[in-house]
Amino acid sequence: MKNRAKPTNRQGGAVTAEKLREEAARLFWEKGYAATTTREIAESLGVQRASIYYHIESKEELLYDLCVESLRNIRSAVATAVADKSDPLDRVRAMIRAHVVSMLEDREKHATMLTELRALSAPRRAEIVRLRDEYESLVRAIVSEAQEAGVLWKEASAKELELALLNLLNWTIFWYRTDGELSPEDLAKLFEKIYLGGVART
Amino acid sequence: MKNRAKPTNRQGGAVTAEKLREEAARLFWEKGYAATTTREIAESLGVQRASIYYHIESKEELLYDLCVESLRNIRSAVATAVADKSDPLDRVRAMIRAHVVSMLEDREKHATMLTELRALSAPRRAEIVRLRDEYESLVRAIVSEAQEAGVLWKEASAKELELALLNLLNWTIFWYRTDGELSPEDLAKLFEKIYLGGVART
DNA sequence: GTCTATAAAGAGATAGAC
DNA sequence: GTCTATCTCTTTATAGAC
Repeated sequence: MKNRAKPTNRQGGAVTAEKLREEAARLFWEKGYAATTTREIAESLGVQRASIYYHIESKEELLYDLCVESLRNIRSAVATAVADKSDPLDRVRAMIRAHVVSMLEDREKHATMLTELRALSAPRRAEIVRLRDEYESLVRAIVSEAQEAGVLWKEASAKELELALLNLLNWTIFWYRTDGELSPEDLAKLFEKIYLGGVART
Repeated sequence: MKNRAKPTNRQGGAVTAEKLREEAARLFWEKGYAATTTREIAESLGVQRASIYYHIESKEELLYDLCVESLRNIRSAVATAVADKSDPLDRVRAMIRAHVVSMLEDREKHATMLTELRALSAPRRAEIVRLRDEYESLVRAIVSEAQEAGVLWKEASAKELELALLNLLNWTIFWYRTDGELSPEDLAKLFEKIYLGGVART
């Protein structure tokens, strides 16, 4: 118990802010932000507790940075995916696919961003909410254009259709497994079909 | 700071295990399980910290009990709602409505159960997972019957349709507000329409 | 059934050596 | 850039009085 080898050996090169965010995201998603200790993060990276404070100011900053990163990534993925499409329905489909694939390929970060918002202090939380609202506006605009083009329902508002779409897509983070039967692309196709056409047989 | 009045006055009668679960659910959902202290729970109820240990064994037991309660409630709500329906599509609709209404009317408990599973110790977590799987089996059976009756798609498995349905319904806990524009019934109708018919205009 | 007081452990973060 | 050592605060839970 006492003569355990010192874990001074880092697992693959020097610690960087990027590696810290990756590892923190993994642990925050596994155990929750509040239940994850800075001790565990340091241990996972093979360094002493004090060492991580050379790279970051606080545990909360780590959470904040990782939320910013995830929102930038998904926004950029969706914006790029719809950029070269002009058909309104194609744009909706491209958005669904990009959202699902981006969310699941960087799962820990996105999941942490989506579920640990309340752990941030008010100013930082406000900034993440602002970025999230910006992203939701993009989604809503794509939905709204499709409504205006006459290819989506107008019985429900763009906001309602947007919220329902994000419902359908986002909850996937709670059960998706990389070793499961369905790939992110498979799931995107399934959700696209259900969202646009419904599951009832006509 | 020192001569603050003692909060010995309870807010409406004696503390009970039921009141403890209610208040704990509210705080766990607001701040997360790990970030909520037993001090805060006691303070919210107007009693001293030590007093709550007369009613419960530990903070974790509180979380466990509240998860059990929420799963029993939603299961019972759905089972009752479909009991008097025989048409397969009516049963799917009744399930959607009961799930949404039950989830949103007892929002803190259901939300906590859905998101704080990982905070439980292994044996207790296993028991909640068992109860949750049982409930999901009920949902899947209703979906599967509708597929067999030829009123729902068979291109996707019952499991896939069930997961997509719970996606669409469950994420609502993250944005639903009691003072919002849509009532639980409104939302149930919206989700029913989207799930069965899709949002594309045909 | 609730109180006061406190034990015992664990947390985030910093100082200063190397 | 990472280390050892430690400060200071907060936490869950218990003991024993009333």
